[in-house]
Amino acid sequence: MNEITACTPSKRDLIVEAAKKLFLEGGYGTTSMDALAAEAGVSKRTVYSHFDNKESLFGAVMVGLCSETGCTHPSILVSDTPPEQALREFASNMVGLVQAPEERDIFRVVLAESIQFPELGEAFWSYGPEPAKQLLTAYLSEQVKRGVLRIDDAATAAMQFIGMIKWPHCMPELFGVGTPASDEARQRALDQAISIFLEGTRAK
Amino acid sequence: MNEITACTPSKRDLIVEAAKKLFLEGGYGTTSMDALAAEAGVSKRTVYSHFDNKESLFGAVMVGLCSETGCTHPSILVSDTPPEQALREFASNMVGLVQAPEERDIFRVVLAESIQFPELGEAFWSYGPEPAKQLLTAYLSEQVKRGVLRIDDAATAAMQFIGMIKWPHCMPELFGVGTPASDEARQRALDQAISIFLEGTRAK
DNA sequence: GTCTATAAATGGATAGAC
DNA sequence: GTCTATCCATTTATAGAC
Repeated sequence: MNEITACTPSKRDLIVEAAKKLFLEGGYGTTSMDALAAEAGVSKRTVYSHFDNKESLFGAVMVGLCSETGCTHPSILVSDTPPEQALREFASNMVGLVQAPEERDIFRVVLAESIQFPELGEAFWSYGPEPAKQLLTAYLSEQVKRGVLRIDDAATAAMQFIGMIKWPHCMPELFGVGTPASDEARQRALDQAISIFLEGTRAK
Repeated sequence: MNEITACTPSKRDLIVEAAKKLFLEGGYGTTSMDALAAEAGVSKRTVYSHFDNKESLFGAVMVGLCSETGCTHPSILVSDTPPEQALREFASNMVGLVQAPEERDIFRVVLAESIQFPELGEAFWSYGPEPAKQLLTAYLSEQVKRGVLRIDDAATAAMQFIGMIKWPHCMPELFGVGTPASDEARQRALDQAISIFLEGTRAK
């Protein structure tokens, strides 16, 4: 009940923090409850007094992570914002996945375990990609209605734009190939994506 | 040495087939050598007579899968092909990931284990995405040189186009959300992606 | 609630016979 | 090469004292 948990973290918080760290590093299978208790600095019995079993602990922690690090787009995509600026602001919030190692790990672990934990995939999607898609879709639809853009399927176009800005750097990083791109390179790629998408959808 | 293995599969083939199935279903951690031997119909000792340990078996099988199901683009992107046709043919070969369940599983498992098995991520990338990217990059560069397209960074543009055609259907399927899109929906999305990309890169 | 100690089961890997 | 049987470490989960 006490919201100030940073000073005197409860055992439960210690467990959750340790679970976050280890599950994100090693996934579900390779993370043992022994290691988890040791990392948290508590006994295993204490872990089991707070969580029924390994599955429920994993589910709770990962769903929590999804909701914490999910889409945090403010209402930046007001309809009056010109498309180039709107897309740039949207994309700037989107590239987070690549830069923050934690988000990359969440992506990887959720994807890996979404077969055995279907609720994980759904939680991740509903907190992250889905609201972002909805936001951009609404903005694009409005611009189409206003005659600024010309798009057949705004929802698909939103996903296509997101794919443009995510794929080039996100995928290599996830697979651990190549060297991370510089900030300037990312910026140039983003500029090009916005340029292509805008030129390709601008009403004649 | 006998290439006709379908009639009388060797024990080794049985092991490899079982490993493919179980590793793709459950990943590395949750797949036990007991279950694998049972699935193959051989004893565990036979498994260990063909492969040193679980790691080497996993690596061998997964790298083999990557090379088998990797990019199979023929040399369709000859420079004289008009862009719309070239992109359509390229994209048609690309969407395989979404449709074939096995490729989706490979993607998922490789991504999940690429931390503990770095060579996996590299193998997957070098057999699949990299050659596809190279092929499209070369084609785009040639069209830029010919004055047909106008693109600053052809390599990044290639990845951006791939992102456009992959992301909208690939990601939801990987996370197990929503219902698989119909063939018509995929076709419409592909048409829209090609249209946006071409309009956005066509030389004035 | 928390700890130490342990139960019960399963994991990877091996021994020795054939 | 192949099998049955087994070793040993580790894992999840629990018992009982404090």
